Order: sequence, then structure tokens, then C-alpha cells
Amino acid sequence: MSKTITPRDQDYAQWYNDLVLKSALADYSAVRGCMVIKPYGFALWENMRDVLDKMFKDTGHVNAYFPLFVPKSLFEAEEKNAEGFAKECAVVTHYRLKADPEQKGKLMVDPEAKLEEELVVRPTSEAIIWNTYKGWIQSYRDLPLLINQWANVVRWEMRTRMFLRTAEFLWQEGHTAHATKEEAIEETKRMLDVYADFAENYMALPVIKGVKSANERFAGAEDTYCIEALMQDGKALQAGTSHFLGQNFAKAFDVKFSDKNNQLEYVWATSWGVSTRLIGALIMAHSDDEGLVLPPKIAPLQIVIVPIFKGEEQKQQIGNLVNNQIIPSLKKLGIRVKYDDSDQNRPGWKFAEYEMKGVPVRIAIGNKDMENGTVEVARRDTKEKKSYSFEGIAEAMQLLLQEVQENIFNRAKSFLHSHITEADNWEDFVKTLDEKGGFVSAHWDGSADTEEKIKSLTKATIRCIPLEAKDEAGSCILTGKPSAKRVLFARAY
RNA sequence: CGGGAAGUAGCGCAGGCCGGUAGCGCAUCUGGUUUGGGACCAGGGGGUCGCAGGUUCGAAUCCUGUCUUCCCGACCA
Repeated sequence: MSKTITPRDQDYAQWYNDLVLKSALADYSAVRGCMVIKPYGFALWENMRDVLDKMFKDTGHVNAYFPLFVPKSLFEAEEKNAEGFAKECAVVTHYRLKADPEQKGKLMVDPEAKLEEELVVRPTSEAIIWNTYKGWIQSYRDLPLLINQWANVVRWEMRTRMFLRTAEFLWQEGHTAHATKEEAIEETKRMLDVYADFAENYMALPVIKGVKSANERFAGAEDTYCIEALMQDGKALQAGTSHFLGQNFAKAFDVKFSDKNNQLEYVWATSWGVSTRLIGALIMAHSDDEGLVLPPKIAPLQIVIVPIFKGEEQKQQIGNLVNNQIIPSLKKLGIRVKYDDSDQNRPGWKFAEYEMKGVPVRIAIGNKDMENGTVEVARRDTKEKKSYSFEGIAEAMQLLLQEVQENIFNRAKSFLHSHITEADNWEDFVKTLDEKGGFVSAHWDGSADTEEKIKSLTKATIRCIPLEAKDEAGSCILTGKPSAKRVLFARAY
């Protein structure tokens, strides 16, 4: 634990892995490219999930669940979608094992038990869901259909990274069906706003809302909207996507409805999702040398109280104060608090441990405090320590948690804004990517070919065309051809 | 899928070239002293050396195969 970890280090990947392991968020698993989310990491995910789930319900959505397995014939129905995911699918081909006659105590796949039709383990659920929607939608009265599912999906990526890109991951995927194009586009944008709201106001993660270029678009979508975040090493991370699917899936699965004029029409669709990748974003955006820095609104633990005592008697006295007064008053305000009076470790050990885990506020109470009627309060984000009196401590802590939340957000926001750099010639463009990192705002001629060339030359991709991008005539950074607005380039995870 | 590194106690590692009793630190257990920033002393427990073959009187060590993990690249709607 003596090793120093620094976000700006060139060993950023190593720093990140160490941090995930040491903070007890997750662990490597025995299965290729998968991870074990440990209780602390899962508590964080649950908090995020609860907030999102409420936001979805507040915007009229309901939850449902669809199968893990997608028959290959359904999977291939929407051609572009199938093609886009084909290279990263886990496929079930058999349904039984048997004792291996060659090797005692070993099992082998029973060749007799070959499935007639292979089952694709869902990399995303459009296919199985739209096949189901076909039976649910007949009339305009059945629309809109606004359903979300919390699930796991599998994508057999070549290279994996904990939280950011694992073979199996947890997410939510919303799948909606609408009577009109306008309504579907409205839904797509509404959910993008929900994501941005969640990222900024709960995760303290400032994001840029935008539209993907055709190259980066979801396979099977007409338009992919996204929120893009910036990590402390200057690389961008796609934090969430919301897709306008047009009538592609309705046509592929033959989902039609009778409108008010008794005309048969294909329905319009959207899908949108965020995943456990958000946890990776959280870690990379806020953490420091001492460990995680978690925003109070979603931190599994908001306050930890550490007693400092000599002997049983002092421990008793402090315990009485904490258990009878401080904790009840904090809990009354809905604050998630833990009193760690275990004898296992000394105070210094506990301080370091809870800092590593990113607990936003720590309260230490010792003999001196008992005499003075004070507690020592240390905040994780600034590492500042201050004395507070017992009186009104709960209200003071509630305010402090808000302040920490805001401070983390503002810090990340000024980092983001100071890392959006305009470039008007190729030399500056490359130099900014190499030396400063972050987003480079530049003109692009709009062709996929140019985008591809820029990627192979610089490893930078178009992260998005920002929604708020102003019309501004310019010339493409690579080809010099005319361009109507700037787009954001960055190297990305 | 290409290049590199690694797999030995719960965790982190040494040993390997040059084959011959399985080692260290942390953690754990027992007892004691401690407790305002990762405590100290003493004693104890814990191992099919990733897996499968091969060479050998003898393999953690040498050879072959295989699985897994990490890093770099390609890939990543």
C-alpha cells in the first residue's frame, strides 16, 4: 500500500487497476475478461441504479425482463445490428455435457446434444425485445410502449478493462416504441437529458451532449446521441448513449400498428443504455493519489466515524455519544453513516482505509474532543480538517456533503472546460492531442473517409458533434474542404 | 488475434540460469503491551509451486503442450 498512485502518471492503467482492487470495488475473476463486483462496488452500483430507475419511472417508463439467449435467426433479422455485433458474440451450441471416456473425472461436450439452432448470448436486446413487441403492438392505443430492462449482457471484446470494458457487464437498456418519428426523436433526446442530468448532478461528472458521426453510430440506428466525459489523463469516455432507431427494427420484425385512420404503419423506435462502465468513469474522473473520491449523493457510505480512545472506558463514553446522539441525528437526515469502533485496526489505519474507499466525510472523535465538545471533520475531496461542535453537527454535515458534491463537480467541470481546445490547422491539432490531451474542437468535412484517416494518423476519433455547436464556416482540419460546424475529437477509452 | 510479462500460502513476491528438506513480507491465530495518520514484542498455523504430459534415481527449477491474468497493438455499435 506504500506505492504512490498518480492519475497523471504514464502508468495510468496500472494506477487504475490498483485502485479498483485496493478500494475493494471489484476483483479479477477466473473467467476471461469478466470481473467480480465486490459488495462495496455493488453498493455503489445499487445507489446509481436506484437513482436512474426513479428517473426512468418519473419519465413514464416501466421495468420488464427479457431472455438472455437470442436465437440466431432472430439475432440476424436486423442486418446492420447483427453485422455490427457479430464479431463479439458468445454463442451457445450445445445443451449437455457427459463424462469423457478418455479422461477419468473430466467432462466433455456431448456431441449428441448439439442445438438445432444456436443461441446468441445477448450483446444487446433489440432483437429479442422487438420480436416480443410484435405481439404486443397492434393499435396506436398500444403506443407508446416505454420499457426498461436491468440486465447483464456479454460482448466478447478482444481486450478488456475492469468496469470500462468487460466481457460481461451490467446495464440498463430502454426500448421504446412510438407512433410517430417526432415522438421517437423526442424520446431519444429526453433520455439523453436524463443521462446528462444523472451524470452531472449525481455522479458529479460533467458531460458533453452530442450526436455520433456515422462511423461511431450504433449498428441499426438512424442516429446515436451520446454523453461524453473526460478522464484525468486526457482521454474521453463515452458515458451513455441514446439511439433513434427509426423504423429499422419495426421493419425487421414486422411490427405494425393501425393508426387512427385505420392505416397500417411501422412503429418508430428508440433504445438507450448506461452500464457499469459509469463506475469506471467515476473512478477515472475524480480519484487521486490516496484513492477513490466518491460524490456523496451516490457514495455507499457518506460519513464514517472513527473513535480514538485509550481503554474500554473511553471507548464506552465515545460510543455512547456516537450511538445515542450523533448517529441518530445523521440518520434522521437520511445520511449513510458507519461507526467503525472495531479493535482490529488503529485510527491511522482506518483513516487511510476509508480514504482509499472514497468516503466523502470522516468524523474523528477522541478524548480531547469529548472534553471540548467537538469533533474533527475531514473531507475527502480537499483533505481539509476542521473542528465542529457537537451541537447541530448533523445539519452541518448535511451542508458539508452538499459542498463536497458541488466541489467535486466544479473541479471536474473546470478540468473539462480547460481541456476543450480549438485547433484550426493540422499541426496544432496533433500537438494538442499529444501534449495536452482532452477534446480538440475542429472542423471536419463530414466524410467517413476523412474521419478514418484522422483516426489512423492520430488515434483520435470524433467523440461527438455537440448539440450546442454553433454554425461556423470553416475548413476541414485534414482536407481543407468546407465545414459548417466544429466537432469534438479525442483519444478515447 | 499479434508482441511482451507473469502464474509458488488469503495478498504481494524471492527461489529457477546451475534439478536434491518450500522461503520472505503483509494478512491470519494465541498471549501481552498499545491506540490523535497504515503499532510493537513473543509464539503458532497455513503449500497438489496454474494444469497436463515428458526427461531424470530425483522437477517449483529443464523440455513440450495447454489454461488464465496483466501491459502494448489491432478490435471496441
